[in-house]
Amino acid sequence: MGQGVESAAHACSILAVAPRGRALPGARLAEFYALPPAYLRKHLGQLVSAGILAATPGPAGGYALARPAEEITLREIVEAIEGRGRVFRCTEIRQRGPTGLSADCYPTRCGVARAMWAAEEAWRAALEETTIADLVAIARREVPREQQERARAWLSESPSDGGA
Amino acid sequence: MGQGVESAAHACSILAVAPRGRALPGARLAEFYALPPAYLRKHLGQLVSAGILAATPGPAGGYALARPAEEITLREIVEAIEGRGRVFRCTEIRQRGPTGLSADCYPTRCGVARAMWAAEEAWRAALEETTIADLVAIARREVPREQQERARAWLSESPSDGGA
DNA sequence: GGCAGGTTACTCGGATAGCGATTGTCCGAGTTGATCTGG
DNA sequence: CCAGATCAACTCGGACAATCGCTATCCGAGTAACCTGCC
Repeated sequence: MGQGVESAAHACSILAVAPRGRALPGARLAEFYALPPAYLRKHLGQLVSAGILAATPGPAGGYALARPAEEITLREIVEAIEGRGRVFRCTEIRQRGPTGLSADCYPTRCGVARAMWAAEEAWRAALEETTIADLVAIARREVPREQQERARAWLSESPSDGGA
Repeated sequence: MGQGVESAAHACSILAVAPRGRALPGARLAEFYALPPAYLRKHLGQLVSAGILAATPGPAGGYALARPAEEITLREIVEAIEGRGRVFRCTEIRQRGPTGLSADCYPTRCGVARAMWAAEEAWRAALEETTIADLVAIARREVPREQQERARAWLSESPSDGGA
């Protein structure tokens, strides 16, 4: 699995606690996590296409949550980044080889594929149980107070005050 | 996910229904599915390393199940091919950036990682519910009788009788 | 003081290279079965 | 006819290239704020 999921999940968490009404530029978000700015923005763009984030161009623009944090699940984020397609790809190898028949002869899907896809669905169902709001709540409980205050201050200060 | 899992699962299924006591060479198994022989053998070797298959060299050698089909789960096969490591890799990006603290300040694991890993565990648990015996039972029920008979005949005939 | 227009700077989105992992291939080491010879 | 040694062929395992997707980057199109000048 690509690391884009991790970046996207953390970015959504930060946007959930960022001051409401003010968009956060991708470059600033990347600075917060010390990530490659252009690459993070690629993933943020995927989240926008999925309807999870809203992007506003121009000065004072940036990214913001398109919906309440309670309604955004990890499943949506993963599917926005990794794609909605199945992870296991069935190539119907049972139809190949000297004993294989034509595709019409197989009314049901391959048992291997069904089992793999059922497991994937269990995975997606588990991901659906966690929302961005849950992640924020966990962070509020477990992240050291010092970082929480530093993050709050950093999010409030203007974009160019950080240096020295 | 790589296609090796699909090949490995189907190969195990065939070995489960193959005549007991006779090993099946990798090249012949590849012929059955019209797969690249050398590449399939690479995956079969991983299954051997995992203790799922037993390989015997020399004439009349080949691969065979190392344990009863009821005791081999899809989880074992997937982990043998794709590795036992976590699919989601947490890089602790919360520790990075201007607000990050030293690693000692974080007693618990990142919430994102915990949620992702919990979902993975649900996935693995679902995979563990399906055994090779289950896959064989499904195939016996759903695969066309014609192919089942052809496959049985093909498995019984000697390695060089197939051509013309 | 209020407003319109132009300028400017900032934002995002898509097209463009680099690298690692999966895919695919090959050859050598080892082992077993068959064969041939001698008794 | 039987035992033993030799031979040969078949097997697997690991080392070696090619291709695809993730990683990382840059530049252009578009937009909203800002500043200036005028009424």
